[in-house]
Amino acid sequence: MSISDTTEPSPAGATAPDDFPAQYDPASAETRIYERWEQAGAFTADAARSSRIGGDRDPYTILLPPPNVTAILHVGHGLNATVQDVLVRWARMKGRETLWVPGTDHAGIATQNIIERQLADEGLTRQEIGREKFLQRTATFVERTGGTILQQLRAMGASADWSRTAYTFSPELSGAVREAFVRLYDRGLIYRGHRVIHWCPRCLTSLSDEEAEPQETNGTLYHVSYPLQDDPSRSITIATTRPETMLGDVAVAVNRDDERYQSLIGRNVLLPILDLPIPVIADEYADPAFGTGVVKITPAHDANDFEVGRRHKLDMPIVIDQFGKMGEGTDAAGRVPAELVGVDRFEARKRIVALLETAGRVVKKEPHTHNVRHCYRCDTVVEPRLSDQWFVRMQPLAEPALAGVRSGRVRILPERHIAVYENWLTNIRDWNISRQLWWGHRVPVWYCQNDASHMTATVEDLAACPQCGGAVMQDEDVLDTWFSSWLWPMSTLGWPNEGATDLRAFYPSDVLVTAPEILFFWVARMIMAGYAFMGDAPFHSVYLHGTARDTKGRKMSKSLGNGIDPFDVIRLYGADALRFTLVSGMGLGADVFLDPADLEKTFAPGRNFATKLWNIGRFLLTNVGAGDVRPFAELTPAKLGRADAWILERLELAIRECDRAIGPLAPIRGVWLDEERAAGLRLNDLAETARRFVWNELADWYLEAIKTRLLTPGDDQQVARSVLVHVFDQALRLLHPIVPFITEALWQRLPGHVDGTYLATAPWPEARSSTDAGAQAGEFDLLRAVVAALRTIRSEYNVSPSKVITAFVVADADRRRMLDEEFSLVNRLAKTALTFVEWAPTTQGASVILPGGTELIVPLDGVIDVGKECARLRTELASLEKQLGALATRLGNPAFVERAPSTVIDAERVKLAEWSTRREQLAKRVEGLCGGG
RNA sequence: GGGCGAAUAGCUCAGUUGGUUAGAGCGCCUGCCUUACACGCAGGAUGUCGGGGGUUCGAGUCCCUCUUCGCCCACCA
Repeated sequence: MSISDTTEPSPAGATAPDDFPAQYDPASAETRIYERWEQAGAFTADAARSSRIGGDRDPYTILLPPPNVTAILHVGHGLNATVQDVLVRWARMKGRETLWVPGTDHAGIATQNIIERQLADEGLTRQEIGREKFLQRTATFVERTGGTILQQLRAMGASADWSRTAYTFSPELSGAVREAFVRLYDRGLIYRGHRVIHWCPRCLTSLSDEEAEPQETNGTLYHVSYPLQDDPSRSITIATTRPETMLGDVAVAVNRDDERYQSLIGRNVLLPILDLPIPVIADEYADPAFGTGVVKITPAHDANDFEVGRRHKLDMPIVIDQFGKMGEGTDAAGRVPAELVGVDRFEARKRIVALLETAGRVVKKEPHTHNVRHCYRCDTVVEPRLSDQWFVRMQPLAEPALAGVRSGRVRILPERHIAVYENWLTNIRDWNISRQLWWGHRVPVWYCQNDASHMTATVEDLAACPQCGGAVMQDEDVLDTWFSSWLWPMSTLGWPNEGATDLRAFYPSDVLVTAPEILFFWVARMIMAGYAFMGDAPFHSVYLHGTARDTKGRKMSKSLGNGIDPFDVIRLYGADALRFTLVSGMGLGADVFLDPADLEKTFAPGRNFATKLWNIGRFLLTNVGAGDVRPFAELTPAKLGRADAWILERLELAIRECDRAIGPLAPIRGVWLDEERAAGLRLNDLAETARRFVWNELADWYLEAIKTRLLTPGDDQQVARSVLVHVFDQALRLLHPIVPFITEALWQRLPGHVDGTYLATAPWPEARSSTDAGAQAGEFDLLRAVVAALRTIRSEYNVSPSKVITAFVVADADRRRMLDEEFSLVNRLAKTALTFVEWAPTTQGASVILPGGTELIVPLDGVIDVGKECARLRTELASLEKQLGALATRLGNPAFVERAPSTVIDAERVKLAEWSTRREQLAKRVEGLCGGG
């Protein structure tokens, strides 16, 4: 690390007010801090240090799910990136050689659509400008405006290794795509198939099953009668939601077991409008229970009908063209009446229904809800269409992917998604990977012009047919964009070059963080590719996070206009506030609810906490200043005060809790054991634990407790300063993955900070194996209880804050001695004047029984309402007795004593003793104050 | 139609293998500008843990059932 930073004032001398403004300004501070991290190379991974190739550190790798190259940052991206950044920063602090690979996806359809819209605005189409110009234009567009989102991720604090930024359409990754295609082709796992696929008549391309999204639609089920050819007086009635496809009917099917129609099998009916004879066939596909039990068969425009058509070797006439307009395609001569040619399919539906009605063939129309598939990119209703496409045979690829999850090599969190994953893989269908687009990786297959049977798939461009030397032409289609994405964990690291340093150093990676929506699109396929090409899963954990939603539970989206622009939040409150709010509001796999109408309220938790942190820093700096601080390691336990011991104990607990929340970096034995499979990745727990420690323990108690010590010169002052700096330093480390900017800003200003070192690369706190300060820490807990009790009394009896109250404490000798030593602290925190006595005075007063049998009595002559105090004490006594009764019953139950674990029983016994003492004291108090009645 | 999940404070949610008197944030109420912080401090109220049944010494936690909401998959024309 070499940084020459002259603009930042040296952290020594950090007390100057302009260096530590009263109000933290995230907007300016964050940019500056990020630049320094980058200059210092804090996020750049060094492959040579990976233990997999002989280095001294275990690697930790995360691949950023590549956003579309044209995307701009929204909250969903922010949420996704934040989770990854928390993990990556944590791993880095844990001493791993950490690599977070960023990059973008060329996003075939999505990007092509943008350019086509641009062209449309200019009155052009892609066909008019031609393939080459179109590609050029798209590439230029992507170069100029693409990748903005990566820049935006920096503002979120994303600590990715930008030197390794990848792009799915780069020359390197294109090579990987070809290699993968050819290998699968050679293994017989890629084939060209003639079948009905989902076709988008607007994008003019085929779509995979996953890309054609079903939407519930209210349609009409038309019952249409087809007369028998040999007896026009009789007819058979079919039911259909898409009458326009009847022009392509080649049969009607009934179920063999359906007694209503058995006599008709083998006879012909006349297709209305066209008066074309078509056979009645028997096929299991016809469900006697649905509609009329008769299905019209249109093999070219329905996937099921296609299967039926294949089984019965029927013609497959195409009557709808690629634009979704009626027209005669293959096998369809004479099937589309002249007046319907060129008519849009939905208009044609109306006209055909009208024609049928005129002919008296419509028997019934009934409303019908069913799922209609829509293009996931442009929302156009998808048209099933017969065509030639490339497919990947998925079943052989799915098996290892299934086994990988079942064996524990890969875990999926939250675990409920495993069932969904397994279900999809076990019923997997072949993947249509060809798209009739221009923007994408061209299918690396060449056809010989001499002999149609000569077809070559190859990584290198082909000049002539290897079989006969004839001229060749490359396939016109491009590959599904996910065909490059599924290689992402390998291709970004150098695959197919198996000797690539990064590949050997960092593959397999560790955690994949994404939304459940793309579990099939992407995650499952990456696992398949990992096994197919590298022989191992690409990561050991899949973390599926929730969705950003508005207060009504609707997914945030541009079209609904209910989104939040992360930059609005960053500008107003800082990236830390955004990150903290997102992380703390997000249980494992749970959705995050945000109110776009009230950013202030929504992000208050993050903003407030950042401010709190800043103010703790200010307090520390103004009190400790720039002077020397005794190294914490030199402090002996004997020097520590009660508050010191207490906060150090709380720190230990916080570290352990944080470790448990975020969990193991990787499975200890390579595969996840049942008991550790669900461990960790509770980022909200991490946030809550760290917040609680800093705010409710460090700030609320420790800081308040040591104020006097910090102002009183001497040895004890040095101890307090040292502990304070140490504890705050550790707290900043725990918080850094979540709120990296402000913690770095504060850490840089800590006394003793070494120039050129960064919190981002500082070691993660380690829990000590044992704490020996238990007794002292316990004493501080009693002090806290005394203070809290006094505050409660003051508040309940409305004693003015300015009025100093007097209190008596009844306690055993040890506790009295301890309280005597600390009376100034208690008096300061609770604004009281304590006196310590062995027995309660007879004065009337408010009373509180504390743990350990210590009793606190506050005589408040003229203030206290005896009746009210009696009522309060009686209520407390009654409640205590009830609990005590339950406890005694439980402990008196032989079955409980016999079966419950001894730790539980011991704890219950201690509690019983404690409560009994309190009950006695309480009863005595009630008697003293309220008399016998 | 099949599969999966959820139901806990006014709201959004924690609650890890059953085991102290069920928690947090926000909101709400009361009092405080106490020289780090009003983006704050102190105190407080609020839950038959969706209904019913069961297993157990013990159930928010496990089982069954009902109700209500989600999500995923599926060719019902």
